[in-house]
Amino acid sequence: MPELPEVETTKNGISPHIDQQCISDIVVRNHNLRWPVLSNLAELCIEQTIQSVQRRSKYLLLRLDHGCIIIHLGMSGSLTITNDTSGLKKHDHVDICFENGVILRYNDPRRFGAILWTENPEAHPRLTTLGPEPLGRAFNSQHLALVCANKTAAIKAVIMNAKWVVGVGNIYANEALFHSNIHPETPANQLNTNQINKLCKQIKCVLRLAIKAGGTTLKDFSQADGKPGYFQQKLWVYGRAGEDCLHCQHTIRRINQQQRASYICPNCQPTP
DNA sequence: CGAACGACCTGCAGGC
DNA sequence: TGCCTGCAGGTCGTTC
Repeated sequence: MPELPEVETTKNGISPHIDQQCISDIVVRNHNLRWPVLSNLAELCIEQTIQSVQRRSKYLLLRLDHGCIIIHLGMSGSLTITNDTSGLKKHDHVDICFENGVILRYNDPRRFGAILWTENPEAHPRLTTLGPEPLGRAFNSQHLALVCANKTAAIKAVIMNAKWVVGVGNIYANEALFHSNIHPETPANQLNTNQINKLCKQIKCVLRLAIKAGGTTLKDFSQADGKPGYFQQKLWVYGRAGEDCLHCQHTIRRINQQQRASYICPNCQPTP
């Protein structure tokens, strides 16, 4: 599920419930996530207060008095706020319990996600290699131009590589490239300045709109099945193979790239 | 260093 | 109904 907008939505949904709250217990029912959940995680965190809830890339950072819990939702993870200790569902792997009765519950069918603990997130290997936030000032057309220069790889692979810019997943890579009239297989170093500028702008635009759309589901967040959805979000190409381009009425095509689906309008995004 | 690809895991839709 | 195949929003580690 989660691309950057959903992680941001999740952060905004859980933060009011757990910020400044003291952890009373952590229950791990399945340690076997992408990396094993520390067996002493509870010991490390009990009696500590959440000082802040932050997002970096698609990672959520729960900063404690000492140390930090790092959560990644992988492909299928989700966090919900509950106070129901009995109504467990399949794949409810971890509960972070607070003194006020609130439970932050981690569910992840595919277990591609992770719950890590670190003394110092600024030095954590998962975080130190990350590129700039797409919505921040450090991600601009100058940066993107520099990144693309000398790269023969497909532009879609480049913008999905967290080393160069974080948080752009398959959906929004496709959408941003469509709105920029760039074919996803175009070698990065073949893009001209106008295309770079446009792509940079569209990445920001598409992500901002999606966060806005995710935000509309926030009020339901604390309910049991309060999964943020994309129903407010208009997708122009992703998942629309065989349908008409909303811009020019040509038929959207699906191609495979890096063993993942790319969707293009052959008219709006000419082959390189 | 960059680029390509397999790996991790479950659930679901579609075909037979 | 069941079995099989292919596909899914991420990203790490290995290899060339």
